[in-house]
Amino acid sequence: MQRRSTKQRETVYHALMHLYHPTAEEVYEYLRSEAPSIGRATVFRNLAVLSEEGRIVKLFFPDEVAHYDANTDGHYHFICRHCEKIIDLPATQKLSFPKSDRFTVDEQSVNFYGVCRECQK
Amino acid sequence: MQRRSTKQRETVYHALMHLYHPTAEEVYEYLRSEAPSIGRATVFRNLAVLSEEGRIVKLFFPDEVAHYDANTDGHYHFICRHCEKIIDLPATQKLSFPKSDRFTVDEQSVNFYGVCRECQK
DNA sequence: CTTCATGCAAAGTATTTGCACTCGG
DNA sequence: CCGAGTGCAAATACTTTGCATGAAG
Repeated sequence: MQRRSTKQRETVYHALMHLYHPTAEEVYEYLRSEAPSIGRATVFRNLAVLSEEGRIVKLFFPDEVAHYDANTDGHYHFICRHCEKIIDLPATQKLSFPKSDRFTVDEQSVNFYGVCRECQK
Repeated sequence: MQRRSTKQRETVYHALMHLYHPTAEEVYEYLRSEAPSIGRATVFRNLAVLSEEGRIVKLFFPDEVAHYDANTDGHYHFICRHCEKIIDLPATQKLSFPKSDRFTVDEQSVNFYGVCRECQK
């Protein structure tokens, strides 16, 4: 099953680069102007393909909705428990992948949770 | 809105201690024997309350289903991309919370992704 | 041409909510 | 007693799937 390069796939990818940790729905909304005829399922399918190819990263947070990130550098995230805002953090301390005979590691995710300044008021 | 101590809440908490990163559905299934009349919504509601109280931790992984963990020590997790198995890892390198005037941090989560030995065959 | 990709709508999952009833304090 | 908690079913939110059509190579 070889993969083709389609206009929709690249459109989805470009949307990712213009948005900050968008959900699939946000990508879909954004594309209403760029490619009005695109279907929601196509967005989901292409986000999955791009993520499988390692061009983007799929993120998981407490709001139960998947977010996507075109920045594939191993940075960290801060998530506000209150407004659910996501803030990129540089990967200050690099964690080395754990060694074990039970598995091999190829990726890591580091998230910090708390409350952002606006929500502390 | 003061909180009451109910039989169901403690039953859910005890289920968590007997299960390994269960989903809400798994807790519910487990409780069919201990408390057959418990409702699915009560399980969800109590998992939310317990997690809010810090007695358990809610975990987010690529399978889109929330998992819960009665082990609130800051340990790490390994998740197999293939079978979605979750393995506890000791927090070998402790990450310090980042300092910023934009937010305050009170919790962190560290996940490693890869393929477990069984799935490498 | 061949077959992967798309768009739509319908179907699945996981979780939340409305409501009358129950029970803890 | 009074209101938070419960159990049920219905509703919601997010994502996936089936299928006929379209387009990439």
